[in-house]
Amino acid sequence: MRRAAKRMYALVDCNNFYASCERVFDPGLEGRPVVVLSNNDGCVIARSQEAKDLGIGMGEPIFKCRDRIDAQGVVVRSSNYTLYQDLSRRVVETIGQFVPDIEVYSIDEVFLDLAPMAGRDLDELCRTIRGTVRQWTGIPVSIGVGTTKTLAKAANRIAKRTPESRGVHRFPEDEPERSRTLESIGIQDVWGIGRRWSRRFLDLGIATALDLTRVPPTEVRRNFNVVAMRTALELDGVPCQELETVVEPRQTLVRSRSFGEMVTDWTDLSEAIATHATRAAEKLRAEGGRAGRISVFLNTNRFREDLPQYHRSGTCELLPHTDVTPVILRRALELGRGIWREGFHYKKAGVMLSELAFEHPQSGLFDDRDHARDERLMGVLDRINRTMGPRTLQPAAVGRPERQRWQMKRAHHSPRYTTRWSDLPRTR
DNA sequence: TCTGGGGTCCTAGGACCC
DNA sequence: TCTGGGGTCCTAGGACCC
Repeated sequence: MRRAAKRMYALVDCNNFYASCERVFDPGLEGRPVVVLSNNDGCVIARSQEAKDLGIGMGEPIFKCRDRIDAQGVVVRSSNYTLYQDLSRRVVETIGQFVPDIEVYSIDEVFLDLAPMAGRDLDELCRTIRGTVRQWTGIPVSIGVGTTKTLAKAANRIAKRTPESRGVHRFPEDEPERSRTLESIGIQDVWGIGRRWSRRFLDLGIATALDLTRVPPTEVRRNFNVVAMRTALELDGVPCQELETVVEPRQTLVRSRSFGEMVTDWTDLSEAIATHATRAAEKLRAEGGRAGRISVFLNTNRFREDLPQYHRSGTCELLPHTDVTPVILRRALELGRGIWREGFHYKKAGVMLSELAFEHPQSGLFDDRDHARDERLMGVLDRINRTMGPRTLQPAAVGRPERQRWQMKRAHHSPRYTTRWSDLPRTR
């Protein structure tokens, strides 16, 4: 009998990624508390270690920590996704120099398959990767190693929290260290167990990762679902998740935003829906896809319990699949008009394209559109917006920018030095 | 006053069919 | 009064992730 090759995974996770990115190009931020904000100046979505130490929470609304931010001289930055995406790509390329089989899990996380490196000193390999990424990109990373992805994730968390590990930690496989480590992990800190489930687990008396490994898997499945069961098995060292090295084509594409101020008129709402539909279609074409279904959704402000609540979506098929802005736009507005109701204060609207296809389009048997003409038209539209700046040409339905009262608030937005004439830096 | 955006997967339940 | 059962497909909603 041949024993299955032993698996070994690593998770490379960038420390405080967005905040670290801001520091790469502004070293004066080193040692200072830095936070990066979400859209609409809403929430804190990244914090440097110094900001975490001040007790500023992840996802905390800015208005709740405004006092601490002002008092402690915290540097506040808006998200610069173009920059983060570019640095992310460089981090991935650097890691790829050392390990061939990698899965880009998110903008700041990469799983590695270390099984082929079995003969090597894994600790040394990880320290080399960590040092090189820091040197080549300026981004600090932590690395966790384990026999399953879930254990690698847990080891990563330990690497980040224990200074002695100096950024690299391997999940122990031998007793009693293994059990002791599992016991030190609260159920709420297990990857794949969120707020709702951890509350339910705690009610059942399951408080740590070790407790979870001691529940029969079928029991976990019965009380939760197969995802939770896999998590429990992975904590116990049974791999249930492979490394996904091939990037699967996306299934959905969403464009949505909260409004700067609440909206009641159909006119304002229709401009927002038209804007999202236009952006979604642009993105779809940029990726070479076509959509077979479109949905539009509207929400009131869920935090305003004093106001009547309303959230609804409408959906319809796109036959044949399409990437043509006018087609998508018309459908989006029809759907939006169908679900809009007078008398509500709307806070958010969005457009979702789904049933996406990325292969060659099927010939439409039952439609009479001139597809060659559509394609030329969209080609010209995209080219103009690419060369002359985003939104140079837009459908009239998006409305006039100066009248878009629903637009995001962006009081903290830094100047768009490179994309807006009026924001060009000047010298005197 | 002020609370992000974009994804995936799973399951329950209804519609429909034979 | 008694009121099938099983399969498939679809969708909405709920959970999770970063």
